[in-house]
Amino acid sequence: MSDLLAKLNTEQLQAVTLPPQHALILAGAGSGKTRVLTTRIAWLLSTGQCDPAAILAVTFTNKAAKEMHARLGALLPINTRGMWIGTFHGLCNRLLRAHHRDAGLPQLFQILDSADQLAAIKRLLKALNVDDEKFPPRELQHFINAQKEAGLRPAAVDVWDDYSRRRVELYQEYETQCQRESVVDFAELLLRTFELLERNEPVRRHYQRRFRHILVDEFQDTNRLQYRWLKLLAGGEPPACLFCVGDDDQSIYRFRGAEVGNMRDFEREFQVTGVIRLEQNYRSHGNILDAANAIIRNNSARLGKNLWTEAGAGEPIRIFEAFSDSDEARWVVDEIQQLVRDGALRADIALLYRSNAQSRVLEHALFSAGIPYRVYGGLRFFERQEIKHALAYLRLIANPDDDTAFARVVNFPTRGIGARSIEALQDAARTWSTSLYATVPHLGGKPGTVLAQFVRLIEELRRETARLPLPELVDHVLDRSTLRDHYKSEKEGRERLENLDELIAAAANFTAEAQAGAEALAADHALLADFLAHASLEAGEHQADQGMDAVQLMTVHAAKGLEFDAVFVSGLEEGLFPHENSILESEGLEEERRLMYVAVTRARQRLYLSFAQSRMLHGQTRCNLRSRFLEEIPAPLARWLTPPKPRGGPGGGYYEPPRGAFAPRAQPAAAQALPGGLRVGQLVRHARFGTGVIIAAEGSGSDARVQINFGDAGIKWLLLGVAKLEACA
DNA sequence: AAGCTTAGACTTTTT
DNA sequence: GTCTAAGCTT
Repeated sequence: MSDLLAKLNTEQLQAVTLPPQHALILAGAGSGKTRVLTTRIAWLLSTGQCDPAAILAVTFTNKAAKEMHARLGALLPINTRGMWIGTFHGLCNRLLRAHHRDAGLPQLFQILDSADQLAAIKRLLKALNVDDEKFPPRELQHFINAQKEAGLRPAAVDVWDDYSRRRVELYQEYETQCQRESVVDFAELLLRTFELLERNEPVRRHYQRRFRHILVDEFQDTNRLQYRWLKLLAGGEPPACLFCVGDDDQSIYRFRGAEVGNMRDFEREFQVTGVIRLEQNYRSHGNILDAANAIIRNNSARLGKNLWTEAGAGEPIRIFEAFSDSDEARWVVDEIQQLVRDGALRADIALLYRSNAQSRVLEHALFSAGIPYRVYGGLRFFERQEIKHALAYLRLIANPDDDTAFARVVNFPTRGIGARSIEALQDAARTWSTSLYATVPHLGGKPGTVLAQFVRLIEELRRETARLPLPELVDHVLDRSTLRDHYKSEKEGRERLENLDELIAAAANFTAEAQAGAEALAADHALLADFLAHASLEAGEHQADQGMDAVQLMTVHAAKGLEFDAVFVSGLEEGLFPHENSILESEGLEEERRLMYVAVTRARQRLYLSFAQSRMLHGQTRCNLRSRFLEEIPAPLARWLTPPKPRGGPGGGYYEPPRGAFAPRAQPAAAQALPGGLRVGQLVRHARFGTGVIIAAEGSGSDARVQINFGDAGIKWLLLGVAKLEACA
């Protein structure tokens, strides 16, 4: 136990051992946020304050959820499997599967990812003969998702003219289509679960009673619906403790609905009195932090925070002005070569940029210089065309009413079903109000038609695979659908074939994990449905080969949560960073500044900032002013390297021994007994300080002392013989 | 029905 | 400059 808490600083310790109450932890960049979150859970469990089943931990990405699982597993000798740790969407999926009847869904409902949703909307517009110039599918998608995130069903959306009325009608039509096809999009997962909990009292009560501690990671990224979802779950009698960790200065996802205001609202609505600030940074040198602090100070509406470090000031920040984008890229390459000569690992160097389009010039320069590099972003495993096609066949087996899947593969590989026949089928489906699949027999064609043959293929597949283990099922489908043959005969099909094999491997992997979880599977293809949900919810890795020591290229967004010894931020120009689309509104500009703050705080030891006088953008040469963010960095922190740049590196003093601030591993001890029947983790009452939790004990007899975290009143050492402590139940 | 050509767009992105 | 999508040709 004491091991668990030993390496925490005062604020971290305070946060970890907070008595049961709502809490807001403002965790600055590099301040040990994940550590606090996982140690908090470990503390609650190891002191016996609650049961693993009473914990609900919510993250945004699958990666973060996995990491939390792994860290907890290392901290505690319990199996974390039964615990509810996951993403908002993953947890909603779990709830909806468990209560599908109450939620008005079939057990094997499918999940649409964004691309599927867009395809579904396009199909809908076509079927309804809607002019997609007037209602661009992308805009409609955005509109629908925004309504759902606001918690609004079509009937509740305000309309004021023909256009807005028609848009809401289309929203309604989309809903009807999804329900008919038994598919659920990402926003629907959340809204459906929210409505289920709100309307179904027994279900709500059950989960409210069960989850005593709800912990939220990256709270600044929650949207309105997610916040209401949390409020609902925590709002039982007695209420659960909401422990929210976040950093308003790192909120960079406003464009997809994140609502920083949730932090303020949470503080107010839950009467969170003692906001805990984690401001000590264990990552960067002083100059880097000072620059970050100076930049972010220009934002209004902050909750307020100032990072500091015990590490020295370190190197000055290097700023370079280039003639052109290619000149900038050459300079970056030169500096990287210098760093590598000085012994840096390429994998510890990151090249960050505001938008993906900027990577090309950098890649070109790196390639010419023969420096290995890795670009993050782009297509992920489950988003690849061949994988999507294979999944569509699998989806039709699990749920033949999935028209998106049907439309995707009805003529792929081509089997002579053209646009005409599909259109006719769609019209018929509309009149009969049935799915495309179910409409085929109604067409009245002879059973020998290609469409009927396709339906028969799916039916046979369903029968043939009912008893097959998942990997064999996938393998069989790849053969019978002729997908494999199709890519075999395609010139560039080699990689696609490898990916299809990889899909079988993924299925095998998934099966193994599901069996370890020992969940009883009721229906045929239930495991298949789980696998398909997994594929939609977790799109997989961007790229596989991690072995090579390569320079890391990514957008600033993608870099959030990562850290590197040396960081280059290129393209610091007005219009690019801050981006021109965000410059007009102050809200947008402040988000750009937070983005800059995130970029700067990725660096451990060295930070390089650069901009170019002219740059090719969209096929045109543009001349931009240098970014205002550069002006916001105090002069003493930076060293300008004006061209012609000085040759020869700074040399020496760069690689310092690593600070061992975060040596992991702490063995939890059993809650030890203290005199008077008290023990660590116990809730006690003190006449003056109120209620608190015992977090440590030492001495014996008349010297016996205990350390207590009284929350807002702070952490105190009290003599057991003197202080009148009353144990709370 | 399938392949080829040309016109348009084009922050950021996870679930 | 490069990718996608729609339109046109065969």
